Amino acid sequence: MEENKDVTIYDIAEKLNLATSTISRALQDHHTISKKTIKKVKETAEKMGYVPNTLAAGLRGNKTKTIGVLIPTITQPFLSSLISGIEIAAQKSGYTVIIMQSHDSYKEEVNMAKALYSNRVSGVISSLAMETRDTSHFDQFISNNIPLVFVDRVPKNFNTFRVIIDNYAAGYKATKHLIDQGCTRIAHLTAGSEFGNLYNERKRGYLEALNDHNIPVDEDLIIYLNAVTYEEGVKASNKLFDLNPIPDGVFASGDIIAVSAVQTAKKRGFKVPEDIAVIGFNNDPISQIIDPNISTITHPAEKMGKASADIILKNLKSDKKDDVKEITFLNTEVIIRESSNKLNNKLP
Amino acid sequence: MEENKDVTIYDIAEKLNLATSTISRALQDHHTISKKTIKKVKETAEKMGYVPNTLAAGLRGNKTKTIGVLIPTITQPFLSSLISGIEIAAQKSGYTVIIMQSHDSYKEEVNMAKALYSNRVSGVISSLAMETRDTSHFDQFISNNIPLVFVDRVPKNFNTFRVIIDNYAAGYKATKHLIDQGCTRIAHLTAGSEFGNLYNERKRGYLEALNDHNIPVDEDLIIYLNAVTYEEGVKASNKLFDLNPIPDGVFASGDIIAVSAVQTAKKRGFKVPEDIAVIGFNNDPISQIIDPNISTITHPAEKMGKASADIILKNLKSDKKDDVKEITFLNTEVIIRESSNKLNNKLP
DNA sequence: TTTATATTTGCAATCGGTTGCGTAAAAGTA
DNA sequence: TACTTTTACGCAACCGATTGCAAATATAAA
Repeated sequence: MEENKDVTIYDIAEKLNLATSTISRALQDHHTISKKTIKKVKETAEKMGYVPNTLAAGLRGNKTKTIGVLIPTITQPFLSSLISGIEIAAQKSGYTVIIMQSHDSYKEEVNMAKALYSNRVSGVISSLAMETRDTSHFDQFISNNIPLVFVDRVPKNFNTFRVIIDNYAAGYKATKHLIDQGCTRIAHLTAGSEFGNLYNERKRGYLEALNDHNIPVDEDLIIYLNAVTYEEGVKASNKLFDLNPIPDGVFASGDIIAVSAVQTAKKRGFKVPEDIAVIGFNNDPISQIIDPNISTITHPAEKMGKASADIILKNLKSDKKDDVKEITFLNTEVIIRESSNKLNNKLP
Repeated sequence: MEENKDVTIYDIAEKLNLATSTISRALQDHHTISKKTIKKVKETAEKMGYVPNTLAAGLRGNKTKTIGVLIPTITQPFLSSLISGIEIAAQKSGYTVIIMQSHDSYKEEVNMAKALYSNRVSGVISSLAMETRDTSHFDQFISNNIPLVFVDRVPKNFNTFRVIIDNYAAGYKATKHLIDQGCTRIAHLTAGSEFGNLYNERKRGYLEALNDHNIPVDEDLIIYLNAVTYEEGVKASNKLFDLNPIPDGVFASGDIIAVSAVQTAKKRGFKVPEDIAVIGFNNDPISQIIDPNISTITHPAEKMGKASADIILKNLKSDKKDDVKEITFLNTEVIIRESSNKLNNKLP
C-alpha cells in the first residue's frame, strides 16, 4: 500500500533549492518574487502534484475561505435555491460552503453554530429554526468579528446584517390583488406560532389591505397551520370549505399551501378561480406546473443567497468593520396566473 | 474594538497548572487521565468558553471529520434529499459536510475535486456531472486513501464504492407495469447523450420488457430530451401526440417529464390514463400532488445518501482498507397512482 | 569605483491541537 | 520495607503554510 505522502511546499523548496517562504510567496504571486521564479515554482508545483493544504493556511491565518450556512433544511425549494445562490457567489471568490441543517430544532442549531465556529468559518449565513427563540448562540460570531448574515427568517433584535423581503408589503400586495379581482371574503392561511416575523408580517399586510379597502376582518377566515406542509394545507383548506358561505379568495402564505387549497377546492367541487381565487407565496416550481397555474409572490431565493454571500465577502475584503449592519430588502412581485384570474385577463 | 482572542488549550493548561497534553487528552476522555482531572478540565473549558479549533486538530492528524459532496446541483429534489440523508448520517457521527455544485460542468467538477482535496476532506461522495467523460480527477482520493463513493450517476470503470439503484430493473418494472395495464404502444422519454449509465440502463429495461412481452420496438416512440426539464418534456410530449395513432402508454425517465406528458396530454384533449397511461421516475413530491397523481418509481434519495455516508464512515473507522469496493443496490418500487391506473384498481 | 536603491530570497517564529515516549506518584504485592 | 505494577501527567516534536524582518544580490546613480 503506497502511503502517498502529500507534496508540500517543503518538497518544492528542496527540489528548487529555494526557501519555503519563497515558494509560498511565488504561489500567491507575491510582488517581491521575480516572474522567473514564480513561473519556475508554479511549474514544478504542478509537475509534482502539489495541492495546497487549506488547513495549514487557515490555521496560521485563522481564516479559512469558508462560508458556513446554517438553515432549517435544504429540501425546500426556497432554501435549496438560496444555497445555490450562496454557493455560486462563494465559488466565484474561491470560497467554500459548509452546510448544516438545523431541522428547525433549536438544540441542533446551537450545536451547529458551535461546530461552524469550531471550523473557523470566515462568515456565517443563517435562517433561523422555527423553534428558535433565543439567538445568543450567534453572539460568538459577532464577538469574534466573523460576519454574520441572517436571511429570510431573521431575529428581530440582533444587530447584524439581514437579507429579507418586505413580507408586510408582499402580504399587502397579494391581498390587494385578490381584492382587485373582486374578492370580498378573503381567507388567509398562515403558519402558527413563530418567532421570526415573516408570517406575521405577511398577515399584517393582509390585515392592512383589508382595512384599507373597508373589508371587515373575519377571524374565522384566518387559519393557522401547525406546519407548512401539503397535509396541513389540506386540513386547513377543508376548514375553509366547511364554512357557509365559503370565502371567495385565499391568500396562502406558501405555494405548497396554495396548491393544497386549489386541489381541495377542486375535490370539493369548487371552481378555481371562479368560486374561489387563490394566491400563494414563493413562486416554487410547482406553482407554474399545477393546473390551474397558481398566482404567487416571488421570493427571490437565489438573489437572496447571492446578496448574503456578497455581504460576507465584501466585509471580509475590507477590514473596516462596518458598524452599520444594514438590512437588505429584495423586491417581490405578484405573478398573476390562472388561480386568481377572476377577471379573465390575458396572461402572458 | 475587543480583539477577542480565542481560548486555547494553552489557556486552560495555564489556569489549571497542567500540561496542554493533559488538557487535550482530558477533552477526549482519554483513559490515561483520571476522572477528576477530566471533569475539572471540561468544566473550566466550558467556563472559559473554549471552542476547539478544528483546523489545528485536522492539520496534525491530516484528517478533518469532513465529508465532501460533489454533485451537479442541489436544487433537484432527488439531490437535495440525497444531501439531506448524507448530512443527517454525518452529523450523527460528528462529521461536517462540505457541498460543491458542478452545475453539470466537467471543468467545474475538476476544480472542485481539487478544492475538496485541498480541504483535506475525510471522504468524498459524488454524483457525476452530465458532461463528465474522464474521471481521473478522482484518482487523487484513491491514491491518498480517502474513501470515495459514487452515487446515482456513477462511472462505469472506476474501482470504488458505488451506491445506486438497479436502473435496468426499475426501467423494466415501469414498462412491465404499463404492459400489465394493457398498453401496447408504449413510448419512452429519456435523456439524450450521457456517460453515466442510468438513463441508458432504464432504457435497456424498457426494451427488454417490451421484448419479453413480444411487443415490437418502435423507434419513433423513443424520444431523447436535451435536458431533463419541464419545457423539454413538453416538446417531447408534443412530438408524441403528433403521432397517429398516439401511444397508449408513456414511461418517462423522470417525474418532471411525466408531469409534462400528463399536462400536455390534457391540454391536447387526451385523457390520462384512459387514452394514455403515464409512469414517471423518482417519486418527486410533485408526483403525488399533480392531478391526476402520477405513478412512479421510487428513487430512495435519503437512503442513498445515508448509505453513502455510512460507507465513508465505516471505512474511516476501520483502518483496514477494504479492497473490495462493493456496489450497493438500493431497492426501488413501483408506486401505482392515477396516471397509469387503466384497470381502475383501488388505490391506497 | 563607490554609494544608494531596488529587487529577490531566506530565517525562524507562529497558528493550536495531538501524540510517542518518558517519568513521577500512587497502589499493590511479597 | 523493598519492589513491581498501574495510574497520571509532562515534554517536546510535529502537521504545512504564512509573514515580519533581515540579509544578500543585482541594478542604477554619482
